[in-house]
Amino acid sequence: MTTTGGVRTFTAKGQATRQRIIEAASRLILEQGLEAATLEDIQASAHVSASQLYHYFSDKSELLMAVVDHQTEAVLGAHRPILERLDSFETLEEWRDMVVTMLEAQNCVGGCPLGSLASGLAESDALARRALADSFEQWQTLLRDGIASMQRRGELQTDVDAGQLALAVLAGVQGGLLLSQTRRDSSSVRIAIDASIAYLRTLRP
Amino acid sequence: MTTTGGVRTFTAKGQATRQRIIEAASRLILEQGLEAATLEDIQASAHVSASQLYHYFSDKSELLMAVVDHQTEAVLGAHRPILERLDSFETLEEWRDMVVTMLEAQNCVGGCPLGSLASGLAESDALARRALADSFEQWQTLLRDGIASMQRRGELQTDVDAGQLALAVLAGVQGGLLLSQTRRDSSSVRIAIDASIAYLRTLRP
DNA sequence: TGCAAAATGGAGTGTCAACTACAAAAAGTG
DNA sequence: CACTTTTTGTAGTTGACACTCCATTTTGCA
Repeated sequence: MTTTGGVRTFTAKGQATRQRIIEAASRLILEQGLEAATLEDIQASAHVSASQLYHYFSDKSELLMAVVDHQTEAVLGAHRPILERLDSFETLEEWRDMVVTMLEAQNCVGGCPLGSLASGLAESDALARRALADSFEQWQTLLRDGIASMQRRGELQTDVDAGQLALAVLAGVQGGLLLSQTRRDSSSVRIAIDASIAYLRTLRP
Repeated sequence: MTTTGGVRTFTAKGQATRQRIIEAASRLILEQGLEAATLEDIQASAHVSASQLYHYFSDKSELLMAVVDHQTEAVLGAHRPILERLDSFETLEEWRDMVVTMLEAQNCVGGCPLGSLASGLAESDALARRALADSFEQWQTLLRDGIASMQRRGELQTDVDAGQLALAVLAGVQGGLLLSQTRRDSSSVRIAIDASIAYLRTLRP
């Protein structure tokens, strides 16, 4: 075993296998919930044996951390392109449509990957909780920067705290996704985001 | 065993024991999460033996349904008194303070009892998911009626759908509680609710 | 007061899921 | 081409946790 800076190195094939495990775990956890997705399920779904799983992850919690990182990148990766160019109400509505469309693509199952992980791990895995707090922080920052752009462009008043607005919008999305997941109906998250947008519209100069 | 309408009857002592089990289960699940709270933990915490637990509940999922019902009553029971007299922004702020105070009382651990249960059970227990959807529905109705009262009193425009406003407020609370739980800091939920209130203020006639 | 039902104690059992041991195959590397 | 490391397969083991059995005590009630 060679190490570089304390981090294990894998061959290209190894990294692919590791990635396959993470993706299978992420999908199963989203679709069935944290407890229902067993390592055996994940092994079967990723087409790997137990020895492979433990070759790439020391234990379940380490795999879970990798899942948290993976889903963080998946979610932020989906939102970043659109939020980075956010500077108008039009783009804000595009973003709302993207959130709704993504949820509908999974039939409202799983809700928000980060929200579900946060809720399921917050009280049992302090490391994961902190990592997810960081994920939400990044998400909020993306929103804040977009809102600040809207302020700079004269679409919004400048005397309101963009960070607080971003937090409120993020909370609305998370709550809306949870309600939509529970009700199996995407209209909750749509209405929640629409309310956030309507609020922002009242803050035009 | 005597039954009344297909429902088991218990003596007063029996009902007390059953209640003790439900309350212990509710507390442990809130504090440690769904998976971490085992039946053994619950037995120890409620000071009952395994035979007692299975005397009152046929299996774990039945206990979980009882927990869902119990937490629904606990949450709605806390919100109902204040939401039933909601007809002004002053009362709305009282309600916000109550939500924040309740979360701080548990040091942000567990977040919203209903939100946590919904997130943890939605993909693994269809019955529980439906029950929780119903709980949210009731909660939303309480908010809607309060908002409608504000409209009738002339505190809010009457051309906005009270039900949609209630849904948006509920989503903000749920998302705010999740963020506060993850960050271990009640400011998220406070800011989220404040944003909802600020939005409603823009809807004054 | 006697008898049936309810409540409880305590000591199990079975299963399943996380995790391990060990060896063989594959693949990089000098 | 040797030979070291990585990757993978197979067949376990272990422990925890949901759930059960049966006896005993307690309680309700006719």
